[in-house]
Amino acid sequence: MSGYELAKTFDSSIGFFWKADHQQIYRELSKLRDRGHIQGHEVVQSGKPNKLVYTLTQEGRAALRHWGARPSSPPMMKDDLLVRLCALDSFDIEPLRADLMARLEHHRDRYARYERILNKLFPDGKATSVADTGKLLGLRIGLRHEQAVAEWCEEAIETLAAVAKPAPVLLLEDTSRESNG
Amino acid sequence: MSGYELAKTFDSSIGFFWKADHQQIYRELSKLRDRGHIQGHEVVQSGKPNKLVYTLTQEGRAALRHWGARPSSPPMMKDDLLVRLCALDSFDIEPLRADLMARLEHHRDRYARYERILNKLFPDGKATSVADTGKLLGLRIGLRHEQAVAEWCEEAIETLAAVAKPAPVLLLEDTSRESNG
DNA sequence: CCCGTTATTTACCGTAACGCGAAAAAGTCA
DNA sequence: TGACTTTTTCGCGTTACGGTAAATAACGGG
Repeated sequence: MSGYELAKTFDSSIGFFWKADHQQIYRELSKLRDRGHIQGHEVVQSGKPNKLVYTLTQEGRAALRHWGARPSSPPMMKDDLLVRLCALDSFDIEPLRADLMARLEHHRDRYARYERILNKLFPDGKATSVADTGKLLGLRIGLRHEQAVAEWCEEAIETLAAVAKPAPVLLLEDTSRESNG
Repeated sequence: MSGYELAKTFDSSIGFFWKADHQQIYRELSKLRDRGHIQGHEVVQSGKPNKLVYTLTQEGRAALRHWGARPSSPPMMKDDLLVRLCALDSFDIEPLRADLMARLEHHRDRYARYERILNKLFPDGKATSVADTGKLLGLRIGLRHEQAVAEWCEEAIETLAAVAKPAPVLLLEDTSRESNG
């Protein structure tokens, strides 16, 4: 593909778990070209400026296979929210709860989105080709992740609600002798 | 705390989802000091060189609260593995399976570790203070995440095994007339 | 007194990954 | 002409890191 096409299709494929704007894509393409991993061929177009379509070279394909055989290291889940939880008593609870509710919505949305894609691409839940198997597995981990995090958000929201206004039971036991101190 | 103490205690607290070596810690401490968010006080020690213990200033505490009230953006899960799944047909399956098995072990280990910490810190599963509530929630999302990913790893390993040697059923139906093509 | 070790901090040098804002080049359409 | 799309590029910056090593201070052993 060309850089422009990559930039446009990025969001609907890998974009779910990796961001890149067009600048970065062009930059990486340049690097790969310099290393001889890809090669650009100008494709003449009518009605538009010509585009530079890149294709993998032999060395590029070999490098890709080699990269694919390297062990991956499980990524850190760098999340502001988790840092806040580590020192929860230093923060205000209310904005955190609001944040969690936004997150809950986000993860539910994502879940629904993945589910829709799954039903569309794999109505019977089975992949036919190797490439499809990979995409199916990607969707599966996406679904699992979003569900787990969404459930946790619900739990966290409840927990924080209890923290925000603590021990209502005790207040109900005997309200006649104590005022809101 | 001092930079040295922070570096030592980092791994057993936030270190589960955020890495930082001592250099980065010292660097960040310098930045924070330059911004007036923390202040260093030399503490004389006997038997060791003196240390520089940092404490939050008024502005630092305010900045922290302010930061804590900002909405967080859900982090990307940048994972090599997911990229490989996106183009599964360009890679060799075997090293991927090996990778997945290592990952499975890793996530199971993590799960067990979190479980141990949970049982130690919260034997009854309940937090008493606000700070503890945060730590408990941190453990909970850790457990949920590790379990989800570990289960997915099992699924993925099985799926890839089926891809590696496809359709064994057909071979079993009638082995008398066909050899291993 | 030199030496090795631990604790504590700092300096210096690099890089990968990224964002911002702009602009260049080529073509269309009003 | 001017505005707008497509396609690519440039030049600037930052953040976040990693590596290696050194400086500083105190201890203890030979």
